[in-house]
Amino acid sequence: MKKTYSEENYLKTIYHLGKSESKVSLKAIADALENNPASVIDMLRKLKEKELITYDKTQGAILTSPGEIAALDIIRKHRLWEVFLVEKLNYDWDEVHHIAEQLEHIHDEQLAKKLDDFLGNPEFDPHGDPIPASNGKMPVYANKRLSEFEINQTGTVGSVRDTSTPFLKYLKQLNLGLGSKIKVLDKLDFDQSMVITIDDSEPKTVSSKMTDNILLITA
Amino acid sequence: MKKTYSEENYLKTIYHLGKSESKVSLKAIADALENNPASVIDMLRKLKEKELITYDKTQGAILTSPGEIAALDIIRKHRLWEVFLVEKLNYDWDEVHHIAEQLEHIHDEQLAKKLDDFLGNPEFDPHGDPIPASNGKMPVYANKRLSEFEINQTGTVGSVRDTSTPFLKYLKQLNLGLGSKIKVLDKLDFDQSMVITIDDSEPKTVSSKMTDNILLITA
DNA sequence: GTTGTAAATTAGGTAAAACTAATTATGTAT
DNA sequence: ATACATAATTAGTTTTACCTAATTTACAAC
Repeated sequence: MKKTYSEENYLKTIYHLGKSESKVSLKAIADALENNPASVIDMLRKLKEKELITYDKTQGAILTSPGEIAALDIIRKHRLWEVFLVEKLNYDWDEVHHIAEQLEHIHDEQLAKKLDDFLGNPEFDPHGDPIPASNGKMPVYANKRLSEFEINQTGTVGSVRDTSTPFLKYLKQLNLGLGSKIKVLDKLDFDQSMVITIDDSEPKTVSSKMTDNILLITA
Repeated sequence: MKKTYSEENYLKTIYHLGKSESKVSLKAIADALENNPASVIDMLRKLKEKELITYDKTQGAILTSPGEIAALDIIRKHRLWEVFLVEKLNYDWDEVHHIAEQLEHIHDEQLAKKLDDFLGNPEFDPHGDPIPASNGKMPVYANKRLSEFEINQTGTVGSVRDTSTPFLKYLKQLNLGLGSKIKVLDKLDFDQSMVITIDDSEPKTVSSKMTDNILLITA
């Protein structure tokens, strides 16, 4: 089912709003798109008719499965084009958004895949946002240092910033690797060292030098 | 003055039709765009209002100077994107037209120039059509073999296909170089040799092997 | 519980760009 | 010169995606 430029923008907006808020209200969409609420309700009815969203006043707008697939497809194209503009055409990362807003609506069966391959299948766009795969899956990414965690917060180790042998040996000795589940039990104010559990084993104390170099995927 | 998608398509179409026919009739535009004549006349009035064309029933549509600049800008973008699609994304030359039709309408001040530089400032698109420079100038190009000329046709030598020393020496001896003006006086059926003048000097007879390797710019 | 405000909705309207159907103008052939 | 076909034009309609203005609904404060 082909979609108009405007429908695509609504789907994309509903997707983004749904990530940050639990309810996607008509008002929120109107604000995000800088459209009149009266215009928005028309479009919501149209998208509902096409079964791309569900909508009612109390639940707000929710993407159906086909709606989410469509939204992710547009976001994928948007982010791939941003990579192209920055890496190939030498735009600055802050100049590319409005161009990608146009490019994301180019329709062609093969285009996203060919562009993706040409760019070397990047996982993140120039702003660090993950690029959905063609099946809609987002790459999970490690974006938060262990040192920034609060007490009782948990996460999964996604990458390490220090790749020196001594550091990696130390991690091995701790039984900590990519995928390990970490929970912070305590944070010591005076030197920022932490008491943590690794995969629910016995608690261990680690230094701030260590926690600064571990990047985790938050839940 | 910013232009709509549709206005841009009309300007482009009028430009192309103007190259092949002396009068660009309403009917011709309607056929080219597969639009109803009634729709076309509305748009012609709008473009006339904006002083991008002149139009009347007897003269047909004629681009004004700003109209032609706008048309060439769109054609430039179309052809640059075609080069991108074929050379960078590995599309076949016959698959790219409908994608370029969409990409040509992307608006950004710097985009065409950056794309042009990225592609290495190509002079021709994958179909061999010349890419207008940003100032609207078309590269002149040698596209026709002397062997394909008719009797009495004239042209200017643009390039040679055989760059071997013996061939170039032979040309020098004939006083023929890039820029020489050629006129065909006669074509001999039995071996396809030709009688030509070079820069209006005395007639000379040249073989088909020679005429096959000379590319000319037609008037 | 009444009231005030924000959100949602309805009703009706506009602009762009297309359409159909009817009409007028033009040009060519006999 | 008339008639016929083709081209140009007019009038009125449709669709998409917006809008404004008025109304209704929801909910929080007192």
